[in-house]
Amino acid sequence: MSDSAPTLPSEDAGSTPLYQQVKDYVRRSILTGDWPVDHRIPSESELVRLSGASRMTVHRALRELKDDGWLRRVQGQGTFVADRRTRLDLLEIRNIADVIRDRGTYGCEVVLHERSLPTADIAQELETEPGAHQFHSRLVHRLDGAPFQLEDRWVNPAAAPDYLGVDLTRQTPNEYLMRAAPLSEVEHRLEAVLPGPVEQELLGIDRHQPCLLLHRRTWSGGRVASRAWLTHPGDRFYLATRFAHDAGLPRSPKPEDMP
Amino acid sequence: MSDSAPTLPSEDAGSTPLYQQVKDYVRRSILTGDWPVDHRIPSESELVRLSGASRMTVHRALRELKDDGWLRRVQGQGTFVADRRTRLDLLEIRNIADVIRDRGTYGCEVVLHERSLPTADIAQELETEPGAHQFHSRLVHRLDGAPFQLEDRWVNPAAAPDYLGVDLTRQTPNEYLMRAAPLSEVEHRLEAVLPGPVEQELLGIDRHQPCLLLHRRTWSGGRVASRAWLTHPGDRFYLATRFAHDAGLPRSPKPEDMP
DNA sequence: GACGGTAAGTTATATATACAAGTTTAAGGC
DNA sequence: GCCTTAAACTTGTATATATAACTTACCGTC
Repeated sequence: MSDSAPTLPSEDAGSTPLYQQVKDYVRRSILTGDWPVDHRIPSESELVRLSGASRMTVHRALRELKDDGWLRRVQGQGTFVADRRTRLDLLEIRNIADVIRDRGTYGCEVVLHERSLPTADIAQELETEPGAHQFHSRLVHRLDGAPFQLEDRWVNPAAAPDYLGVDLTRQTPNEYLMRAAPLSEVEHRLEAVLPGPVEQELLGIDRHQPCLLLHRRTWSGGRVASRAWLTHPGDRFYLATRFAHDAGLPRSPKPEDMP
Repeated sequence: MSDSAPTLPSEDAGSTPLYQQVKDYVRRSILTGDWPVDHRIPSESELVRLSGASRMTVHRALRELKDDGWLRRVQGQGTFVADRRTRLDLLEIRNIADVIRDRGTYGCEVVLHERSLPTADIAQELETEPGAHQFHSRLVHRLDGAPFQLEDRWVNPAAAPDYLGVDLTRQTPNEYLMRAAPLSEVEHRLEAVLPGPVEQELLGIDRHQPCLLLHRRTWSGGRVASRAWLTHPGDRFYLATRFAHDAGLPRSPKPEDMP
């Protein structure tokens, strides 16, 4: 920490804790794709050199990222970018194109992509003025040609002013928004619904096919950035997760020690 | 650490890390009800005295429990048992009776509670011999008299041998199993379905009412303890979560520093 | 009594150090 | 060539220490 202390990112480095800055650096490197899955990231001692923090601080940052599923660490070998595909799609904000490409070939049809006046309900969800125009898009994501997900999205122009200029056949809304308006908060709601006739037509399903509706709102910089309705035919899609309580509770309860 | 080092629980104290033992002690105290919600637990320095570990080790244990939602810590005041009711029902394994009591009065109807021969599918899910009998129960949980959730559950007798003796009107299956077979692992699956006629009858819904089906398997001590199908009419139930990425990603991307 | 300052107690962060345990690599001996 | 051994490097745990920030309680002064 003598001469070339390689000061960390972000101008507010004074306020945010050091371990947090290291976490942010690693996460950003993963999200931008610089460090792909299974890539071996710098070792603790290297990060100590790069960041100027102590090993314990770097270690804490990496351990927390491991606990959150970003990294995979193995003693004696190193630290690697974890494969997050098996984790809950629901909470992950995964790019739908990636999800589909894991299972087959991806296709996409842009039904709608315009500036439009939202209903009062949607304005309220976006936390914007009722009379203000917003961006509205509607896509059908396809797996091997068959409809897989219907995405109906409203975007706050204050958060992503260039949204209408994006070619949604080359970049999914999620993909674009993740870069344009890095998310700070997410809200999910999940329902079982029977879609309306228009949605049934777009998804190519019959009248009584139940669907999973995932309602998602994302925040960026204190504002609602986007509100999406993601509809999946119920018989083709499911969400799965499986986790282990760390070591769980002790098998043989001995309640005596430690008063 | 001189004279009366108050050694920690569990005979295998030699193998499990110290911070884990402290975590287990705190978690056990919460789960047994010794420390109710909002109870102020011993301070770090007290736990140092009780456990014999250093403050950093105790601090790590408490910090991780906080991150996992077990504790609430406020600087200058102390550490308190957190109220977990607001967290995601899905991943929480919340007791359905508590969920319902948050919204009204709870009722319960035991449709079925017996020893029975499972189908091949269910035996496979339970990871038991195809010809072996298992415990089977089926309940309708009611909110203000109206059906709220249909619970169809198979229980592995090896994990909970006394299951048939439990009065399910006084204790929900989940409530009992949480104590009888402390869980070590959980698997969830979520679908949108149209229930069969029997289930429609029990839930009091019409033929085309879509439902959320939550499929849950729990492990205890290396075995599958239980497999439950939890069906909710789609228009009355939703799952919600909202979380903040800790400090999120930096607002102004400055990719230059830290090569 | 009201106000302000101080002290004690609490959690949060950060560092330096040490040892343990696992893996890989390289050197050496046969 | 092949095996063994040692060294170097990695992550995991544990401790001691220091500082900061925050809260509550107490005491003195006005």
